[in-house]
Amino acid sequence: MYYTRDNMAGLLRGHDINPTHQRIEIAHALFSRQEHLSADQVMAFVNTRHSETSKATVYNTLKLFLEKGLVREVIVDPSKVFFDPNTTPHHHIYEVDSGKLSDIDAEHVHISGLPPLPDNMVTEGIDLIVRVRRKA
Amino acid sequence: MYYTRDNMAGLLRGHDINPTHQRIEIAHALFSRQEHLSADQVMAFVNTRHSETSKATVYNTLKLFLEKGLVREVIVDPSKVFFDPNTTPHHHIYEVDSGKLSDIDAEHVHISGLPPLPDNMVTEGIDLIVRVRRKA
DNA sequence: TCCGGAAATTAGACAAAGTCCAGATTGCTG
DNA sequence: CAGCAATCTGGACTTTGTCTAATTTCCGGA
Repeated sequence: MYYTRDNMAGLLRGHDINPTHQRIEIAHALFSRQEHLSADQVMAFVNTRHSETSKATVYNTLKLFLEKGLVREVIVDPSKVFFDPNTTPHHHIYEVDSGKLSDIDAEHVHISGLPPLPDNMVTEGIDLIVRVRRKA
Repeated sequence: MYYTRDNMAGLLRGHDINPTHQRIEIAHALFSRQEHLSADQVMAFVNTRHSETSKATVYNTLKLFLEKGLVREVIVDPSKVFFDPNTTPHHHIYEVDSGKLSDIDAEHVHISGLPPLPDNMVTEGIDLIVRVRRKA
């Protein structure tokens, strides 16, 4: 299953997103790499070839993708947000020194003993982050 | 067990921190409230009475407290870091709309099935964040 | 008490991430 | 082709946090 630019239009439509030129480029940047990218990185990738996409559009589009459930937000670095094209249930390992972020499949991870929520609340998601450091 | 300004000096010394006037105020702001505060909030609290403490000092001091293990950092809000005077093992519930943050005692929570780490890595901490939203 | 140095604090300039807005472009649809 | 809504854009702006060089505070010894 490859993520070519051509596939992107369908992917976007499937998530109720009007596939414009810029949106396809941004989706392609994320999905073809299958990596966690910051808005800055997305902008850099999208603008390497030749086409120019503005900062505002990158931010707007990432927010749109988020709302439509196409990508996920990963908040581990105090200075920037990462966007994750993997929306299947999974957790993260964050290497503190380098900022490297990798996935842990949620399938084998089990979390028990969480207290019940108040009636008027719903869980939006559970983020589990294992912060690791290189041994001294 | 109360957290008065007088107790703060001992608390700081116990963590190898030279108890200066400003540090005592900042520690007091956090510990007397037992709440998660952002740097901004700390600064506001510390400067309400009359004494002035600069932004640089607030940031420097919070970083120092962090290094010395007096407080913990909580990264849940994409726009700012919270500082947590509770350093016992615990997790967090984050109410997305309001930004309200509360604790989950780690005692009854059990996490299993995490994959082993590479040899040259050590876990620095495991953050578990339950993101919740008010029911529509 | 006075001196000197180390530690701590400060104001304010700066940097980086993200937001906002008003105007320009695009792409339908009739 | 005209009109309209959706999208995109540059650039000004905001916020959080960092940095630096100068000042202040603290303390031990003569």
